[in-house]
Amino acid sequence: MLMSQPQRLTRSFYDRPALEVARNLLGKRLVHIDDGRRIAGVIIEAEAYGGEEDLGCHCRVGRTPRTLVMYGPPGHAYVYFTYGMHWMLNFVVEAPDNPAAILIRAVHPVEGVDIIAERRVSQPAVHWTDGPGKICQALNIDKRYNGIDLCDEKTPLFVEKGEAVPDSSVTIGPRVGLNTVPEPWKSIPWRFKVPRYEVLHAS
DNA sequence: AGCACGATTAACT
DNA sequence: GTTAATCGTGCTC
Repeated sequence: MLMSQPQRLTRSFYDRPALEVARNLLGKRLVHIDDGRRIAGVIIEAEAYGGEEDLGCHCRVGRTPRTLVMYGPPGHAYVYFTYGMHWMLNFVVEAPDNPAAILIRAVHPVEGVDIIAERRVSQPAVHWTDGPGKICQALNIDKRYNGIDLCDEKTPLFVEKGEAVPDSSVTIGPRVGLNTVPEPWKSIPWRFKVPRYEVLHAS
């Protein structure tokens, strides 16, 4: 019997320019082994942040306790808290001392859907994981995972290989929510999205 | 110690 | 379209 190939993405995937990683995360599978249960979704929206010159990035203030993980090696999680109630999941990319990260903004649920439904009760299925805070609620991701290594086979949070998404299915535009950020950072097209993924993949 | 604000969400009118 | 919820972070005093 053939051994199954490892599916977890390795460090070299994250050790590339932020825009390249953000684009190539589309179609990959975000997985959380949550209390032994696989909760997973296909990544369908991601945004790149990086460089102290990027005034939309938290690292614009330099090294602080919060931003330090972005100055570390690629392939680690950067999880932060905002608006007093929401967790945001990012992946650190590029070389150490070159602060950059990818915000995961939306996924399409594929595993543990019953558990996702419980955690997103009172919301319709189309809104279960269509925002960065919603993903962390649905997949039960919080500060426990800030700084963890996504490439270590022992960690319960990681990204797996998936089906490639063609350029014809991808839209590129400005990042969301940077209302008070000056130009050009407010409008720079560092957001990558697969519109209508669930329609394209309807069975 | 106090302050203003935020890579959002859900529930409003 | 508007707005409340709610608190960690980084800055000023």
